[in-house]
Amino acid sequence: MKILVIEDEKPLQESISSYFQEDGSRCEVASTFREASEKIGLYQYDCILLDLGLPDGDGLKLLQEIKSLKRKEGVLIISARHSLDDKLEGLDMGADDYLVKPFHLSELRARVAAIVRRKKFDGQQQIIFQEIQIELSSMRVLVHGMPVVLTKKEYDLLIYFISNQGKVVTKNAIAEHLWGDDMDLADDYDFIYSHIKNLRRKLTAAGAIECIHSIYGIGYKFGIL
Amino acid sequence: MKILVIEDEKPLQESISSYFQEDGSRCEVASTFREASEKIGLYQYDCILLDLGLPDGDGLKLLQEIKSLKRKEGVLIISARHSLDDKLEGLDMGADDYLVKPFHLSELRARVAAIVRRKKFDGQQQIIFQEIQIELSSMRVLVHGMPVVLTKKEYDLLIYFISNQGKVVTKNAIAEHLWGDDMDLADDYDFIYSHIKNLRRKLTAAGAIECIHSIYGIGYKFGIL
DNA sequence: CTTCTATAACTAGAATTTTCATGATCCGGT
DNA sequence: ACCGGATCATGAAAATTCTAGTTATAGAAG
Repeated sequence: MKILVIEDEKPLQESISSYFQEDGSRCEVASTFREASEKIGLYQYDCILLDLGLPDGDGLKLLQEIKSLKRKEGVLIISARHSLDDKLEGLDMGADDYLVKPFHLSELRARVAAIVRRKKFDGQQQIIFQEIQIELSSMRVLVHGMPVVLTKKEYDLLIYFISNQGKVVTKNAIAEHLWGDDMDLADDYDFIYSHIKNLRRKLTAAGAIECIHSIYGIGYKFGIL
Repeated sequence: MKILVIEDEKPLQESISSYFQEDGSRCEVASTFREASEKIGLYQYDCILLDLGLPDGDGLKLLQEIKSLKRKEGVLIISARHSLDDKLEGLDMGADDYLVKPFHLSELRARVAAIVRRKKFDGQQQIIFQEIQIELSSMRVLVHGMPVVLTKKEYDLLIYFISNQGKVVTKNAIAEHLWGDDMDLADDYDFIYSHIKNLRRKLTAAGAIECIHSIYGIGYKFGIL
């Protein structure tokens, strides 16, 4: 995954890019309006993190520029301005999300992941995996055409699994993506077992095959086999 | 309340001090090791926010200095280092809490409030309000000497009320202190009604007087009358 | 190969928190 | 005083999280 970070504060720039690189994402950086504009013209990104408070130009201008290129990278605005108006203005201009500084890095990551996922499924009405069918707009899930009612956490969990199909996901990764960082590190996350159990039960009860596989000591893998 | 912010990044310095001043707290700032050291020698604070990444000296040294003065201000470490070791080292050296950058301002405030509250009740075995008696160490609550079992949220709510005795607290203030910022702004917070209700019910059922008073359109006030 | 052991995963049910629907209360403007 | 919208209270239902007890797994030891 390739990310562009448009941000003039060096320390924050550092934190963000090193954090994403741990994940295996490629992360480029631009400190000025000019530099950002050039990079956007030259390369393609999966997601652009845009700080509004640039030294040499209005960040919203840059947003317009990005959007006028009609490209499909997601844009997440990072800003110190926490008025509701700023936020709405940003979203109106086509940003995908808005995060006020300061924030947790894990929250940033979760939101980027959400944007990328959304883009990936963009225009797509539904995701289908074997006999499981997810209507994204209504957040309804069907198995063999019959509706299955999931709670929000179960739904989120299923989406997370399906968008990481085939990959092994750790319990911690699940926790961070579904709960952010409100919980202390080295925490238990045992309650995830409950959600996994309930999701499995509801899916198999509706006639789907076993698709959530436990990898002992590591985590889970979603898929066939 | 008087707070010292030891932090070299100007924008963050700004954000923090203006945020606390909205609350009516006095907030002083030091950008360097030297400056901080001087101010600590001269004045008394309720809480010191200490950034470890200072330009002219190790923050942990400063922490030692503060602790060697055997004064009782709380110290909250702010740091970009998010390794568990750094955290533990800081706490071992006597810091009261540790927050990794970046973070939400409201989370910072909540933690500062927690530290100040803890200090205020430091050494104190219990808080007594009328016939309500709170054993801080065991987190047990007694009314007329008889134990009342409260859930964690109810307990937190009670502590929050009691430490703001007589003052009017808004629903939003309660929400921010008990939940941090995981929830969107302009959110409902309706569930607070449930916790208020349960707390009231348990207290009065145990024979305490009505001490949580609703102030229509504003919030609640804890106390007699 | 079997047994042992420590850790990880699972499960059911309890406890807690949050949501939801409904009714009561307050307060400003007629 | 009456109305109407907003605020608050309440009980019950739903969702989430926690707890304790059980089972499974991999690796070590016999």
